[in-house]
Amino acid sequence: MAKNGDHENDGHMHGEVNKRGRTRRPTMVDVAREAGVALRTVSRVVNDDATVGSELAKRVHDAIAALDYRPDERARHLRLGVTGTLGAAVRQLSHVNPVLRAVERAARAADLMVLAASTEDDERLERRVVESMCRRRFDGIVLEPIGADHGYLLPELAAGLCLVAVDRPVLGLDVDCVISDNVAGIQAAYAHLAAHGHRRIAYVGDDERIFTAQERATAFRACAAEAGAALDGMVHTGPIEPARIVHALATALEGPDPATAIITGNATISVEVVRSFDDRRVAIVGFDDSELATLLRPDLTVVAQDDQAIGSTAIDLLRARIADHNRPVHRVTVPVELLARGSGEQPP
Amino acid sequence: MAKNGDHENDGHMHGEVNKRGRTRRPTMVDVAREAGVALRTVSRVVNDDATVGSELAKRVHDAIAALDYRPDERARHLRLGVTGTLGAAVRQLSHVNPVLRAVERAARAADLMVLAASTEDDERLERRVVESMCRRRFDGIVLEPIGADHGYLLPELAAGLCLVAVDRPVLGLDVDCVISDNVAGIQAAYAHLAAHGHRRIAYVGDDERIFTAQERATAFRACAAEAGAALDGMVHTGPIEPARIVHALATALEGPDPATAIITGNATISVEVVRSFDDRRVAIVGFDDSELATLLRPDLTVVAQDDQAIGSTAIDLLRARIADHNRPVHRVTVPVELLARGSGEQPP
DNA sequence: CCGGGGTGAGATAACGTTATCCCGAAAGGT
DNA sequence: ACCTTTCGGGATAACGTTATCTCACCCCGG
Repeated sequence: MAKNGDHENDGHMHGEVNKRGRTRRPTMVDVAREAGVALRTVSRVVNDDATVGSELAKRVHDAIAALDYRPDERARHLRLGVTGTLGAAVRQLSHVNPVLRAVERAARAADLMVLAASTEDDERLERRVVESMCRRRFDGIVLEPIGADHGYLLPELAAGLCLVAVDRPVLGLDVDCVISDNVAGIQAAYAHLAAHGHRRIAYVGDDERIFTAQERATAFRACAAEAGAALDGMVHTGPIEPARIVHALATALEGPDPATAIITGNATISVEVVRSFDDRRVAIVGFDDSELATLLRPDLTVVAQDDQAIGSTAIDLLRARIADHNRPVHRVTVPVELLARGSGEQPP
Repeated sequence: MAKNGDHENDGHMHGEVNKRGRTRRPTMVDVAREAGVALRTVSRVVNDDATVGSELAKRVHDAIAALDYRPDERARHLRLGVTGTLGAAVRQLSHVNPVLRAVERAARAADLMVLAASTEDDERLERRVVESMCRRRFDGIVLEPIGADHGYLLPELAAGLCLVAVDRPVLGLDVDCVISDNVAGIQAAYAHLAAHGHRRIAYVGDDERIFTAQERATAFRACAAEAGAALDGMVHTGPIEPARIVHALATALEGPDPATAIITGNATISVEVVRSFDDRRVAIVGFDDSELATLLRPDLTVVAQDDQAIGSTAIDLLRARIADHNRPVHRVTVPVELLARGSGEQPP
């Protein structure tokens, strides 16, 4: 019976004891021996192949239950070549990220498991995470790309990596991506404020080295130019720091011709703006919806992204590419929606 | 040269073409052939074993670069027995979850990869996720347990699963866990409000079927009893729905002897309370710190959990258990801290 | 001059699956 | 009665790694 040398702890526990003291999990061989059938038959039963007789199947099922057998996906995946797993490399797992939620949901519907990790807005960490997922041979990766240098992706893509970028494109690389219509969003915000009588509109945004921040700031400048509005002291972009926001607001709201309305570049900036500035004589339209939007008085008017659409489109693109590696690259732009809640409808 | 039958697309791309049209990734065998060495030598170089000559090592490195070889972790893990991977099954990936962030950070420091998935507060989904991680043979799992029936974990634990529960224990099972000191938190909140002159203190909490909600509500009742305060209309627990919160507040704040202070059971409830109730004559202490806390006027006084400690302790426990499966079970309680910011210091 | 350590590198066997091939037996037709 | 067909099920070879064993070789002391 005891095939291996060490016969300590043979008191009929399920798992035998390994050399390292860890209990060895039962394998298909053990199940086959227990059921008195061939290894292959156990495999057939596990993958419920119809060609196995009902009587043998029962014997195998009983053996599986008796031994608490659980298949080892590592071996399955190695043999099969595919893992049924998608990776999600996002900036911060533990922040509110409705797109990630939609990605999980859509993947689940397609019977794919999503395993996620944070890149913490760190290019080196992003690379570590993505390469790790590649070595694990995930079927595909959903990536919120950081920074400008994604050269490390080239060999992976050449080797067959299926990748879809969300929220921003992978600069310099021709890969599938799903992004919001930032330009239309800014245009909608600008037009909305203009329609409510505002002529002096300021913009407070994120660091323009970030793709979306750059796109939104550029769109804002174009809107102002088209409206024939001067930009002096009206555009403030840079890293998100309370002091900078305070200074930007002071610059925009003081002086001979102060702003009467503000557009913010993302949800975090909306928070900082609202936090650092109490009197509500100024109209505000925020980019990105958030839980906070309905906490304020008046509630915050926002340009909301269609997170659900972004997430499910990302999974669709990824599945299509997994099915056909050579299909043409798609870059999808998802419409945004302006939700008027009060803060954007205040008069000048 | 062309070993396999189909010689289409042999235009000297790195990966040969598989029967399914997908490019096959190069393996150690390919590297060995390219470098003109034995398979084992490539393995030695990849795991930078010192016993390989510098000249051969260079040859192998060149071959790896030429072929863009990337080791397949599935095979490594299968062979090695361990995966160097921890799973995190949390209620909602894409919510703010400082504990998860601390878990990732601590794991990274220990050279472990954390892959996370959401359980969406759904017991069946939790089971699917955890069992999937088990079949993938993750070295350990960090779990935010949901519900009361975790029987499905028993065979996994018997088979050697390393598990640590965070935020709440796994009811009925003797596994490692890290939880905040909910009782001390409620006591601190109660004492703080009492010290500021409050005698009528109300509690609005989550559904008591949730462990933490039950623990906090019970602690509150005990505090009130000790203070000799009546509980009529002062304790409101149940699912988080705006209508319920509104009703609870109305009940607590109206009548002949209204509450002058409120303790909330978690951050979401704090939000709902603040949202649904405008006049600030009532003192508030919230359980859980959050971004919103410093958005309000006055800022929200909170009982803050030590997320960093919870996360790193969880990883410590997990690593210790992985190192020694048979070590005794530890249940760690992490202290909480009351942060006075204004809302809890208002007089009755 | 030869035997004994060290040392670098190759053949080969796992790890736990699934897929290919093949065979034995039962069933059906002439 | 015998041949053919079908069908359930078993042996065996992958999948891409790492570990064990073996061996050839070189250097050095006896």
